[in-house]
Amino acid sequence: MKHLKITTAELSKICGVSQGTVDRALNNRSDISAETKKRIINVARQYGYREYVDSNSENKIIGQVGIIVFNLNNEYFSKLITETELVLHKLGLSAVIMITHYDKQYEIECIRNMYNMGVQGIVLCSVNRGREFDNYLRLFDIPIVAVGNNIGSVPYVGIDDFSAMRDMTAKVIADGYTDLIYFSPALKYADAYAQKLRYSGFLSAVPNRKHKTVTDMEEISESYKDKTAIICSTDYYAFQVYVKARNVKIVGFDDLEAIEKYKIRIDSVGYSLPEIARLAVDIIVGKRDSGVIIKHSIIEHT
Amino acid sequence: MKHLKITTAELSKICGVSQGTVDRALNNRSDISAETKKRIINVARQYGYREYVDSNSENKIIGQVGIIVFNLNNEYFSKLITETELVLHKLGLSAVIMITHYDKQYEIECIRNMYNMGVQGIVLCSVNRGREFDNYLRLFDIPIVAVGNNIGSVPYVGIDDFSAMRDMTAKVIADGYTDLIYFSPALKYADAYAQKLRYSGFLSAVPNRKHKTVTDMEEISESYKDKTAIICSTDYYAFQVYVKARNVKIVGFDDLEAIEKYKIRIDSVGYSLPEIARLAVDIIVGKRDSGVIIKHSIIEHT
DNA sequence: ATGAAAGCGCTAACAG
DNA sequence: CTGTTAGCGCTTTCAT
Repeated sequence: MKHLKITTAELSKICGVSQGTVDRALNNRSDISAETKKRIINVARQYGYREYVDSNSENKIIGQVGIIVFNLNNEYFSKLITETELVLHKLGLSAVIMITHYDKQYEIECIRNMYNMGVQGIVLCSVNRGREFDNYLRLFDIPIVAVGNNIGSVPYVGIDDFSAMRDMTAKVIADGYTDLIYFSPALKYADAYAQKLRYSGFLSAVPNRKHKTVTDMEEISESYKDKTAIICSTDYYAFQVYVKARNVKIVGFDDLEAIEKYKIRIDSVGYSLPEIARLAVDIIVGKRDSGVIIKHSIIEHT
Repeated sequence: MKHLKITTAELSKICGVSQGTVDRALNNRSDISAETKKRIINVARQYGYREYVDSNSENKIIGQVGIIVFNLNNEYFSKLITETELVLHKLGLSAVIMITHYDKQYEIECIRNMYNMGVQGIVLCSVNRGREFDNYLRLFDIPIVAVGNNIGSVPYVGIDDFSAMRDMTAKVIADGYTDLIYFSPALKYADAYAQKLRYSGFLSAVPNRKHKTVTDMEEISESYKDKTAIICSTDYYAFQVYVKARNVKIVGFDDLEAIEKYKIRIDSVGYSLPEIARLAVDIIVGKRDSGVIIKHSIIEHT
């Protein structure tokens, strides 16, 4: 009925039946002949009416959870989406995805749009942040969980990016590498909060050491001397560096499958995306064992 | 209001005001004091009231188009989604995406789900096919466009996979390669229709030539003799072959960005994903210049 | 199975 | 500003 651009009263006149009969036809009620129902529905269709399509499947989808991410060209997101879907599936829910392409205003529209489509909760990888955005999120009385970027005002599920990069950097230093290059094109973007945290973690591990920060692939050479390590803020970058500079220690972040698949020699900070997916859905469907409201769920990194 | 579990009449009694005043408070109408409004909203919240979230954005989203794909780990899909979104955006529409993970039954549920969420059309990359599926699709009185796999019963937008692979293979032969290996793990899957078409195209170009068909990466060697070409049914596979076997002619399909980005020496069948996206949206929003209903739009390949 | 009519809930109009 | 009243659209009930 939300698509019907005509009243049931008008429809009843057009069809030459009573308003009650129109109601019976359009709302799957009893006490109506198949013939009359068909006739009314056919007229109603011309005015935007849509029959509700029901399912007789055992695995009927009974509700949606939204996933809003700023990017799709990244295994982090495709895996996150896949894993989240697996968890939702068992609960009879489905995932609907929207991509914001780093557009803050569009992200705001997406959230509103998702909400008005009736999703039961939103997994949000946001480029927005701050007081005003917090107030905006408060308009929505459905659970919203942040992943990827911790925006503060809603529960965050993920690793501690700062510690993870600090630990990884410390390990590289312990392994004897003395020339450290930090490679992170994402640092150029103002809204890459997690990226900034990783960089802070790196810096905290190299207070008295020689190091260089690089944000552009052009600055990456094709060869380096023996004790050089290039620490990349994501495996996505590590992979690109690997293609260009073969004989250098490369360190990544996110533990992409491609790294293992292509047998590439890149050490990487790892964490469990299935666990992030599970925790995010847990928060949204409110199925946590304890009744306690979890504000943040920081998971382990390796 | 759809979340209000109490009537405005009851609310008016609780708050000691008239029904009209409750209506003014809950629906952002004028002629009400901020104080009274606040008091009523506070009470209403306890009964499930949600403030209506509207947008004052210039780029307000006014409707959705669904995109259903079976996979996300592929540049074809991430680009298709991106490009489709760009086109929709200009029309004030947004894309909502669902991933089926090659699950036929779930795909059927996704279509139903999308429809019931109110999308204005669906771009469908399907694993289903056949008479029964055709009948199912007929239940939905919104435009559905097939991409990736031509399922026959709805308009298809894309290249002619058969001719594209036949042409590419002919070119490889003309270039003097004599040992041809066709690599396509996807052939193992029953529902990869486009993949089967590409394979048929290959076979049609090598009727009297020595060739070998490989469906498993394990069978790919690390080196080949001079006149060998490995023809891969997608760049996704070509890329994997490239990592394993360096000194061999490799041919791909889809023209992924990564090929160029990483300066990899792979020839590839190319086509315009933006054009596919544009044509698909054209069909859905019915904005074609001619009033003719386009059944299929086969675009050029290079 | 259908129509007529009553009922309910939300919104709009009008009066002070 | 607020209450009162009227109206509209959808649903339910009752009678045939």
